[in-house]
Amino acid sequence: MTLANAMISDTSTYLDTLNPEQRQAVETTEGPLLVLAGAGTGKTRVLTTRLAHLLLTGRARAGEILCTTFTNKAAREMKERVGRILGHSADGVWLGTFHALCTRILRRHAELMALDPQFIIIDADDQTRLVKQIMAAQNIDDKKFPARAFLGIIQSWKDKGLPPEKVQADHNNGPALAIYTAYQQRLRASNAVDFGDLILYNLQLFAAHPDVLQEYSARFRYILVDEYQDTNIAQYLWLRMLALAHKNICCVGDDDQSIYGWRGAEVGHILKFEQDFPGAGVIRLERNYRSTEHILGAASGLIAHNKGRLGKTLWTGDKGGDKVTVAAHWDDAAEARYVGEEVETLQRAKQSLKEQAILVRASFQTRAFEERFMTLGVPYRVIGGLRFYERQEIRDALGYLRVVAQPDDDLALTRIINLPKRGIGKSTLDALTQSAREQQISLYQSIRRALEAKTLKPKMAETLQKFLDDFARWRKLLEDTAPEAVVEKIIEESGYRAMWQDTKTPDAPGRVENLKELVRAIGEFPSLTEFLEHVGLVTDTENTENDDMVNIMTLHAAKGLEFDHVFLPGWEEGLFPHQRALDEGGTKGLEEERRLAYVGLTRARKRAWVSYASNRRIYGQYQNSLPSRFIGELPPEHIEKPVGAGGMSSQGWKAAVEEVYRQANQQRPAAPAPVREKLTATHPNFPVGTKIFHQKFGYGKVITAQGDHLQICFEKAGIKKLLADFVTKA
DNA sequence: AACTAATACTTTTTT
DNA sequence: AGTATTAGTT
Repeated sequence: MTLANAMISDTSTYLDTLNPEQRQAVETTEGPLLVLAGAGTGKTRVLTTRLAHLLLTGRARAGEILCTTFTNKAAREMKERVGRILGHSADGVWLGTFHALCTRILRRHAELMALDPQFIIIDADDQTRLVKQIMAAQNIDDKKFPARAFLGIIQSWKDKGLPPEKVQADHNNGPALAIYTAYQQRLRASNAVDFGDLILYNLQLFAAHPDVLQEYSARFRYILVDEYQDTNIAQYLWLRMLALAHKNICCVGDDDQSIYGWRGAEVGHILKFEQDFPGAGVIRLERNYRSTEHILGAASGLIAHNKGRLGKTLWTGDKGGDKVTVAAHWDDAAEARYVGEEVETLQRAKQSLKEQAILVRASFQTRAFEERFMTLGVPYRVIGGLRFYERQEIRDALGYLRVVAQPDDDLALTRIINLPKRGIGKSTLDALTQSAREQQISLYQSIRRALEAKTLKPKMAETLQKFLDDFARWRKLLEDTAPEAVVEKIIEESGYRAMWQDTKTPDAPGRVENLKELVRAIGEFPSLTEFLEHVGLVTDTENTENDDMVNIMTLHAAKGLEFDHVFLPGWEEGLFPHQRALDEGGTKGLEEERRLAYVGLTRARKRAWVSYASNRRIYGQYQNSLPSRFIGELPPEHIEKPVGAGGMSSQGWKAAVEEVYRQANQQRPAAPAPVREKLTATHPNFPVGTKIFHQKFGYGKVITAQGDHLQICFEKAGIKKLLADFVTKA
């Protein structure tokens, strides 16, 4: 079929299936456009159709369209759907995650940013290790300031598009700025970048080289942005720069689904789109094609409690259906049993398992459900759990590959230099590191020089020489051998595989198996560098989507997905809304939690179950909890309470809890004694109000107690959570 | 240097 | 409760 034929035959059909608003969003191709797309209103459909439309009407060639998404999965899906409309694959379109697209640009112009184009992208684990190394070098006590805290600060600066030299030095930063500066230097020295750098360096590249910006800005005649509400400042600046020339930027998003504020996302961007892009059009998609009337009603009623929304009125033609179930349970195990029973009921009614999802607030909650499903023999998958490339053995093996590809990668080198044990211990490594610092060279080079200078003990010199020889040999081998075979050789000759084969722990065979899988995965790439690139950016390896299994995941991971049946457990104060979100984000934090609840409810097509437990095990200890305020915010006309759990309003929670106790005692005559004790929420030695003393924080008063976990208000240090073991009576 | 034993600390969410 | 890191010992 010729291209012309495809155009004519498809143009009429692909637009006809859209509703008027959707069609307008597709056909308004020129100028800035904001599409406010409520949950389930066909957002992805508009984006993909628009992209195809631009190509089919000849407004742009594939290489002239830029389309950003947040996840690799979304990018993959869009590519596939565009291809379906076109009738052939949408090759050539710059479609991908912000990070993938920024990587592509940065590699092209790496030299301008004083980077080698083969730079590697480090992950969270390497980031933390690097910060720790820097803190050690600067003699900063990592007990007082955890490395993660500094990393968080650095990340938030990067999210705002601030390189170290643009950060204002002030006393509140403490040593953070110095650490940031050193961190960036060390990354550069290793020819490495972190996730934040990908975007940050793009911004710096564009600022320092207007000709480069101009090249891209001129090239991308049309820009499409998915999930606009989740862009952080750096990403937003990047988009604005690229849209400078043509101003054909179409952003699709939903302010009610902004759930990444903690990661630097700014809902504000979507709220002030019309100011940022003068003359912008705004189109609202309000017809929901996903959920029933009750589900939509419950979700809308809930989100109406948020202030500062753009406001949309979602409606559906799908009247009736089941109300949202709200159930109370004695503890997390009972909640899991209940969900298990409901799943089995659905299973008996021939409902497929993959159309059911359990969406939790925090990842530790998945465990109770996994255990339950395992006993019931119900197939399930946990999405977003430990990922292949994050496993220890895989990261170790990758460490070897990275040093082969780039000897100056200090982070990788320190990871594997004594793995398996070669007798290169801490003192040797410290000495080598120090001389590397002094001479401003990489660790690899410092080993080389130490060997040349013959300053080492003969035994150590021999070990290190062999170590370098091995890498030189592998590097040479890579020139004329398939990467797969080289990697196999490395794992073998380094003794790394043997290390796990000789390990007697039950998980060891699995790790050996994973190494095999890694070798196989590398076989799918033409070169080692391309493989390492893939590893840096691709984090999901779930290829089991088609198997009929119940899905268990966090609410964040569920965004963009939909299921017939959705379970929303753990709606308890402190867990959801999460205490930390309240502590750190105040009202803003609460509203983001509420949006998260909204996202959860709107994932459901046919039915949604909300539940809470009166007792939940956290850190191995039972804690009693109150129903979430969000339960009280669900409009009564859209919910039903099957087990007579009583009122859910803040007024009625006491009755609810008592009712749960009564029921639980009927089912289980003797409630476990330790639970009863915990319910008193006080500590035998430190009742609430007790004055105490702590080594580091000084004097304070006990505010609350949960088992051994005390919350104490200190005179100087503020409110801290501590174990009772560390305090004494004042 | 390497192993064992004790102790701290976790658990919000992720490209 | 369980893991990860650290201190102490050989």
